[in-house]
Amino acid sequence: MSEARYDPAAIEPRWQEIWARERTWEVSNEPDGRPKYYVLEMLPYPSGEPHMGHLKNYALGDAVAHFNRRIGRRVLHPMGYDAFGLPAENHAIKTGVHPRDSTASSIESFQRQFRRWGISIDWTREFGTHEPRYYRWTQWLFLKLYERGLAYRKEAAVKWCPNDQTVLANEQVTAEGTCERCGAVVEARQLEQWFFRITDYADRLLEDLATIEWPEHVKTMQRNWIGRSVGAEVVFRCEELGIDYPVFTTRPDTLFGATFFVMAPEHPDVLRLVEGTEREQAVRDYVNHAMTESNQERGDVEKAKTGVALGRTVTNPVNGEQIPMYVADYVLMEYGTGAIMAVPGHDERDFAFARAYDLPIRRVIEGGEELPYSGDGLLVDSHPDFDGMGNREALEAIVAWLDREGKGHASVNYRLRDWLVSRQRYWGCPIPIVHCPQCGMVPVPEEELPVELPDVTEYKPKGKSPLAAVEEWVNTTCPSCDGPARRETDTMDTFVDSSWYFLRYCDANNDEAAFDRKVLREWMPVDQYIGGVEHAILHLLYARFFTKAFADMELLDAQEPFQALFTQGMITRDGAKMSKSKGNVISPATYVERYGADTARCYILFMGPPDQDVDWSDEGVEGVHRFLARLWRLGLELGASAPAALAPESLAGDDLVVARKAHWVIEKVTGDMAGRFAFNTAIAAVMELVNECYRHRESAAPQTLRFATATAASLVFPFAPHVASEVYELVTGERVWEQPWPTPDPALLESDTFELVCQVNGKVRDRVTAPAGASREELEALALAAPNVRAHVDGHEIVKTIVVPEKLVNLVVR
RNA sequence: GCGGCGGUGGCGGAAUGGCAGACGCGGUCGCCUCAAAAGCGACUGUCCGAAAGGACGUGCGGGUUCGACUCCCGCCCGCCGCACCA
Repeated sequence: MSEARYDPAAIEPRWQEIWARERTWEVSNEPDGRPKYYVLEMLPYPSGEPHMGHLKNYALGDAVAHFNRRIGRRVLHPMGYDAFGLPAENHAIKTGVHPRDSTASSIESFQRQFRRWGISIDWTREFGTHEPRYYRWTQWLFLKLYERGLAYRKEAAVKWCPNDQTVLANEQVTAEGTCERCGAVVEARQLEQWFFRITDYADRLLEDLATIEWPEHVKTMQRNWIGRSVGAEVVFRCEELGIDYPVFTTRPDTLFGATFFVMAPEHPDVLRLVEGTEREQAVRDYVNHAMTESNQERGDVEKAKTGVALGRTVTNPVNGEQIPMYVADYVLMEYGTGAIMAVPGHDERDFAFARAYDLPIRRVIEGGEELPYSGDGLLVDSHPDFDGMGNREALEAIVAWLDREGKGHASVNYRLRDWLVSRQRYWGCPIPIVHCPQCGMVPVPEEELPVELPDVTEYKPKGKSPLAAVEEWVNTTCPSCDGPARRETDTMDTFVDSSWYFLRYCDANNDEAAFDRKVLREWMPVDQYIGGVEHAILHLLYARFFTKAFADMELLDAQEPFQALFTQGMITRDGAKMSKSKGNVISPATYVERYGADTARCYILFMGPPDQDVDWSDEGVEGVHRFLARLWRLGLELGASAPAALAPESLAGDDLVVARKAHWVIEKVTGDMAGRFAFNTAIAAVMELVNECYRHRESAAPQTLRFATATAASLVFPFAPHVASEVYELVTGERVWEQPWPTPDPALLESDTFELVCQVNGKVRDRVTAPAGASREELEALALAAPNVRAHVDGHEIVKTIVVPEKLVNLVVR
């Protein structure tokens, strides 16, 4: 073979220049008869340089984009930057560099890398969410939500990060009660904040999961997060004070087993109930203690139940019983009504509390050996009308009865809270609202958008947005009465920016509107969305909410933003997540420099199933590099001729072997790519084809080898576009991306003979060549004649024969 | 505790109920070379055997089946999500 060396540094820039010069990957919004396909990778947050996860993400998306173009679809594959956010701002606090400047330089490195990697992007649709031409429309959409009552301000107990000096959405607080961004322990504060009414959409967000092709675990995470519980609200009355306390329960069938009543320490009535009584001090002490405990401590399931009696009683509405009231920290203010009926016989937590405080425990449902029993069964010791009924049936009967008596009603509860979107930070999209002493909150008129983010000199937040210090910006006139007024100084959560960017891509240069409904009809929904599973709840839930809210406003037609979702696994190093603190970070740039973009991209896809975490190995990269070099050398050696076509009927011998292999690989790769993400096995199949070419490169005709090499290049193009273009050009003189995706010739997928597997009692004993289409009898006879089959059958009685045509014969002997 | 996903050679990983281990890495041997690198080729699950061949083998224990990595039941282990959610 030739002495020439595969040199990606020479090959790759050449093709990148052609694609840039000819704007090969741009796509028009005008339909042209081809079916549309919108493939999108989650947009990057531009901070520093791109890392391996980015390379994987965009290598995956690019493979999908290329494949779909080649099978005749009009593919939208855009790119942008999620540019507002805390890291750039924290960097500014430390260094004084304006976040706009650090963000711009990071965006430049991303742009450079994406071009260096040869990702096929339509650059005419590029934007950063921090650009006024984008956030103008983020503000406009905010006002649309405000108009519909879906954006509102209220005072509430909210999560506050003392380090970042801002409120956080529930979704941004980890299970340990720490800030998702900086890790500080989050505090509770009572503050007035902006919210989006995502809870209005809880049911639809839940139901429509059935209509989208997402990984089951992501759907499960969203279901868990929304946390829909069906039950009833039941009113317990405190007669002494004449106050009704509704509680939410999923088990109204156990109402007759309620023996006490518990309120959350944060419940506003707890102190009022004990004011002036001998219980007051004890209750105050308990409440104060509960408040000082962290969420983590309080949330510990193993912790012993504690609480204090309030010295009051409420009436159980189903039987008129007076049951004692308690305050206990196992009841949460943020779920249900902040008060519960306690049924120790049929609830583990209530049982534990009853044990600790010596409260009565009553069985009202049969089943289980001992209490607490939370399963199904017949009602007992409840009421003659319900005793003997199955509890599920009784549940409905009891709720109906409560409803008639005005003591309760069927009810649904959600874990999902409204989305807190305001942040007391600088580097975000300003909220386009003016506070007027006369008119109250007034939206900034549409024609005055965007409300531009002013420059500041001090980025450090002090519990208020740094914007509050910019007096000349804050002071404005009321759009309604022209009187003096002040601008809202909070900015929006960056997740607001990324909740609609996929809509803007469709119509990115529209100066008249956020997007045109007709254009969106052409592109939406995204056919294939690709990104990390870390966004399973936050981003993916918010984007679904936005899409549904805008669909309700008739701004668009899609009900779901992302028809199919693929969640990629992490790339680890020595089995651990890459991080600066572990010192195990490797940069894609290093490998792209050393081996070329094609090798780096191909290796990432070859490592294993892309939804799985995989460990980076330097030896593995070498292997893929060798494969591409072998392919390239084949192309160089064979050189160009007329486009390689083969007449199947004229093939024989090794030419037939090579041609068959090529067609088998076409079918294999096509199957692995269409709808599946089996890129690792697709690449492996192309490797087999290249190996086959080498094996027969002395014996097969050049034209056959040329065809096989062109096929290999064509099939590997979605993963290694540069070298594939080069090799395809070498052997055919044509541009591979302008060729349709190859289709296998059925005549070459079949063979005249096949290898018949001969089993005795299910164990393989021999293999013989059999003619294709042989009858069952012929196959049986062939198997019986196989020498090693004879050895295992002789002296035994054949009791059964299984023949699988074109595959195997299994002889069952005794 | 609930839900989801996974467990296959020395390693990463392949296998519509039908030849377990494709492909790659690593390893052994050979060719090329003055030599090396690169390249090319052969072999490479474990055990027994000179070979032919045989036995064993996909976390564990059962089951269904002519035949199970694959389907069913019961466990063990690992990862991820949720969790005092009434």
